[in-house]
Amino acid sequence: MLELSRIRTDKEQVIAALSKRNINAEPTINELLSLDTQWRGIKQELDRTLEEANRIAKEIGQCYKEGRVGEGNELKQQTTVLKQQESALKVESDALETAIQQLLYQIPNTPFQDVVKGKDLNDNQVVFQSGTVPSFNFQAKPHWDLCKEKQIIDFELGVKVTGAGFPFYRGKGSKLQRALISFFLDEASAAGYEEYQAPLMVNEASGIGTGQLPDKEGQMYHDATDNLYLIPTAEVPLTNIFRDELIQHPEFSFKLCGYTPCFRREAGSYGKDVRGLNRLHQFDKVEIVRVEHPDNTSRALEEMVEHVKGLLDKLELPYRVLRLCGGDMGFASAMTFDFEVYSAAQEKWLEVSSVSRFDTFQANRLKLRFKDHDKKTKLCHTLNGSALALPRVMAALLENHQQADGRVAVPNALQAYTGFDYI
RNA sequence: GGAGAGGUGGCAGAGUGGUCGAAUGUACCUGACUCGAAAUCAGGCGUACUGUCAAAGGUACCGUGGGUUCGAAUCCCACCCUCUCCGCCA
Repeated sequence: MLELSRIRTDKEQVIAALSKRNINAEPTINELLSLDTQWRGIKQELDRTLEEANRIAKEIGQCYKEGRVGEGNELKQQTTVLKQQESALKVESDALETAIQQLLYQIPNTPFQDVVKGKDLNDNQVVFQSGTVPSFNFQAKPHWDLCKEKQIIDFELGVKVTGAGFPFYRGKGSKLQRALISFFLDEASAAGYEEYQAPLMVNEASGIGTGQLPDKEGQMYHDATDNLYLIPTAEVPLTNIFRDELIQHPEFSFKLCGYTPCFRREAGSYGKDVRGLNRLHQFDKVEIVRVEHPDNTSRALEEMVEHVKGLLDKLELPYRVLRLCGGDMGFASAMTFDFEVYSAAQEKWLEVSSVSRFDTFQANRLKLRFKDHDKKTKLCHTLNGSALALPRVMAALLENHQQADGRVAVPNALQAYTGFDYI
């Protein structure tokens, strides 16, 4: 959520920044500011009425205390009118506040200065590319065939027991999953991220804090009995650790990581790119989360990008890094780098990580603030990234490291974790 | 699931209808003392909104939402959450 005060003071700058997302925010902003002006008028009137009522109430108390009962009763008469005014103004004020809030929820984050204007994924810029795309002198198999052949992931069994998008991992497939999780966590720890095991269900307040609610309600699995939500990413519990926090000093830097399964209903995304591991309702991911002083955000983002690069290098996968254009960025993001791994058999790029800075957008909703050097209370900056999401990494490993003899080679960095060299 | 206790400022913890945005302690900031530190002493110190060039000032906030009252942290109702004990159970 953008700060209203900023929209008020930097209206043109906000509109210009939002235009990079290929949207024209001007009508919404104008409506917002008009409502805001109305609200402030009402608020002042309401405050004056309340002040008057408070003053009289005190006087009445004083009268009774000093035995001037008649005077007190007289004053009581006056409050009747004030109370009517007060409740009328309150209704008006509440309605305006709600309307303002709803408009604010609709406005996405303003892109950071480095972000280029663009419409969709075709306008994303490749800022880095690494590794070589393997060329096979045999017919490369897609991962769903390899999985079936080697009996390492069973999609049909998942359908039987739960439903589509909930596969079973078996044998070496299961061990490879475990290896990847440990590898990612160890790498994150080595980079200074503290490891957390987070709850897999969160309450409503947390859903609102990180922006899943109310906007994307239908994307989360919801337990109505206890009103809890299955997390779509570890970002939700990890970031909500900081909800309603006021950090007392300007020197802070929080780096956390966590492995969790992620649950996504993926409502409305049927039919496209859902084959095999490409899109699941339950998948595993190691997430890195940072909370930073605004001065450190750019450096932190750079570090996170380098961290993810290191992971893909060690997994010996060909990948590229995209800086997303305004139109392709997520709602809350100020700048996003996507990591895509080339899938040799599917002959396409698969997104395996997304690293973003949110600046104050999330912190505003979370009420996550700190005391700066100038003693003023300011909003923190938040960042997060996947490091990494497992299924597509798994798919890419299988497809890119398959050999003519039918075996799949396990990258060196993983062998200590898996205990085997080939699948 | 049953019974009980409780939710107040960064933390701890008083406060049962007006003088309470709230004692006290602690933490923190400033100053004095000191070569310096500790200790001590004096002063300051919640959050949000509004207001303003900046202020002053004003309003709201004592788990949440209602209610009673001229006036609510305090009384009433509903809900949420936490803790303890019992039961069940990994």
